[in-house]
Amino acid sequence: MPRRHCARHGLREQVGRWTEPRDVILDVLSRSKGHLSAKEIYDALYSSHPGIGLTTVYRTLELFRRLGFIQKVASPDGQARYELRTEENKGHHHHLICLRCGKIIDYQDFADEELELVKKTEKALAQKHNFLILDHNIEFLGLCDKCRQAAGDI
Amino acid sequence: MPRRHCARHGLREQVGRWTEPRDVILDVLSRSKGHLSAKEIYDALYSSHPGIGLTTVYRTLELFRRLGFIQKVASPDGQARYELRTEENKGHHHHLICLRCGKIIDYQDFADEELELVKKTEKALAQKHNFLILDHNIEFLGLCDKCRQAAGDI
DNA sequence: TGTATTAATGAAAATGATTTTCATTAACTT
DNA sequence: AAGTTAATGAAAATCATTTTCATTAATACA
Ligand SMILES: [Mn+2]
Ligand SMILES: [Mn+2]
Ligand SMILES: [Zn+2]
Ligand SMILES: [Zn+2]
Repeated sequence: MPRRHCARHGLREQVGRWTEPRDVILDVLSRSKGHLSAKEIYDALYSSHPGIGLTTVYRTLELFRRLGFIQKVASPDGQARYELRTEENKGHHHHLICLRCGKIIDYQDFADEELELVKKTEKALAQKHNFLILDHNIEFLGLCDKCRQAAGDI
Repeated sequence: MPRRHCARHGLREQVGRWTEPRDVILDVLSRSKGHLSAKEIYDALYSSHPGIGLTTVYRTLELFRRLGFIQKVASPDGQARYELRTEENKGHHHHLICLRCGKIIDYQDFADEELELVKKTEKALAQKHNFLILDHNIEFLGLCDKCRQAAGDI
């Protein structure tokens, strides 16, 4: 029914049926700065669409991930987080993750050096271990601005 | 009671009471090539020490981690894996993770380039975001030798 | 514009890793 | 050897995610 995002992303073919939950979930992901958990998306939806179940949020996120539309990020707090793949972050962006509150900050600094090293490493490791490399993660773990203050034991 | 590892690692002070479960769990970690899950450790123990509970395995692993004795690695299969910190792997070693079977392979290639990039990035990001960086992960995801063969859809 | 087909949904139950609770045991102090 | 209390183990609880299954509704097409 709702066509806000359907045409925009030219997904109708790959997606199957374009439903209201799918449209609304995509909308939430579009508006936010990213790194939302399934529960956070569900909560954001709830006031305007109390009918949409958490199960559907999970299923839709998995669908979007399969289509390469969003990226799933493991957070040390135990719940997965999801972010839309946009023009800017599409190529290469990595994460600064707060061990206390789970906040995730994107960064793209040193992308060139990083890419160079990643390519070199991929090539060598793929050969050495006969491993098919599909993706990589680089992340820095620590304490965010806020959490540095609120005392410090992890 | 058992003193196999207690003295060896000079842990008695920091650890509190040195118990048989702690000794045996450390022994399993020492013997293995690393990257064991709590359940795998429990299973390895079971034949010789059926009395040791899975709960104790979890508690002991958390203790060892707090003491910096082992490293905890998140695996995409949903269970955490643990490896002893040894002389070789202590400094810097990263992971090749199979998305299908969860196998984790250590690598240390390009450690110098990596370290250089990591330091540069850490410095810049810590300033830029007022973030206290405590650790980092670099990992390559894909399919291991075995899993490449057993067909290919992820 | 109906109507049929069946993919998508939502509620509830199941799963599976990890954590908590609490009564019992045993490591270490004296 | 005895007392103190940290550590343990079994069972229950938690919590994110997945599965089940009956119902709904998006799309194709008459
Ligand atoms: Mn991101
Ligand atoms: Mn390792
Ligand atoms: Zn934080
Ligand atoms: Zn594999």
